[in-house]
Amino acid sequence: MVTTSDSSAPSEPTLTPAEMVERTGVGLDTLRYYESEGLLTDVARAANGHRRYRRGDVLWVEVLRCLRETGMTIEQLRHYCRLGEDGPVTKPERKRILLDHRAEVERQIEERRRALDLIDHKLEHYADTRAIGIGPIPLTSQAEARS
Amino acid sequence: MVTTSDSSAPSEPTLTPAEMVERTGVGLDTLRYYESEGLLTDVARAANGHRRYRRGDVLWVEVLRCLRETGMTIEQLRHYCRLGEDGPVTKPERKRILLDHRAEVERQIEERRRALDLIDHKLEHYADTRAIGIGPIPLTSQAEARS
DNA sequence: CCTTGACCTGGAGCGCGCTCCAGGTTGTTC
DNA sequence: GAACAACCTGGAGCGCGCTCCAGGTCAAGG
Repeated sequence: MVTTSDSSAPSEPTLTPAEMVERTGVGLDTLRYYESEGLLTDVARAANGHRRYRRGDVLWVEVLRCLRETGMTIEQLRHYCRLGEDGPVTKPERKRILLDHRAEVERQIEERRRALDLIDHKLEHYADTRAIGIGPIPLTSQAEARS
Repeated sequence: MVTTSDSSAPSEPTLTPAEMVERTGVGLDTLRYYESEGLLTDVARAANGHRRYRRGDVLWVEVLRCLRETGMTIEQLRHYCRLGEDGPVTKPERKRILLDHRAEVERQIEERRRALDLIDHKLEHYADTRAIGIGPIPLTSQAEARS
């Protein structure tokens, strides 16, 4: 099946569920789950009831994934989406949410930078270790992994 | 209770479970869970069977938290710990694990940098929005949140 | 007509990482 | 000696974010 558009009208080209999965890398079940949770609304339907995803859906799902991967919960995303449906009056709150999450992501970056430092510190302990281990008899055992 | 050391011998000062929780910020149940999963071994005991955490335990738990917060699973941590107990012969593998996780953390940082870009891009859409929303009649609704 | 395949719905199940709970022991305090 | 606090153990429960499944519809192909 290569059908991407449905009606004869020169409307927007759409994607079948399978195509959507391929484009976004997000599983079918997850797409439906997002929709059921109100994170993805107004998905078009073909005459037979099958979903038809529009270009905007693709972009939006990418945003959803991005926010999810940086720790925003389904609950928070739902809240943000609801605000979007309530019109421009909610703009300030939506802006606030984005700013808050932005700060959270920066916190995460900083946390990870510290993790890198810690890992590098531990790696010094293995600095002289070659690809294949040539060592004497096991000694401390406990202190081993802890450096 | 201020008892931190137990025996009269000038051994190492230790922490009670409550003190450990305060020092590390890790909950009591979680500490016991880590121990039960083999992430924290050879925790000392007082005569009455109560745990006594040593200085090394504090440091190690901080390492555990750092690795956990950057996505290393309990399973992977358990594996790493087991290797530590098997002595120096496992050094190369442990080094490999750290290097792999280091790469993973860098990937996460890059992912979050892209998230910042995306958030900033969406924030441009709210650039003119003041603390309290003053907008006209709701329009697009759908396109609202999606920018 | 029958099969196949893509999709539908509603709901159950799952893996992870804790987190909580019941029931018990020990040690201190009044 | 009664009450209380801090801890013990083994095991159950939970919240999240999916992920899977049963049973059904519809359209195209052989």
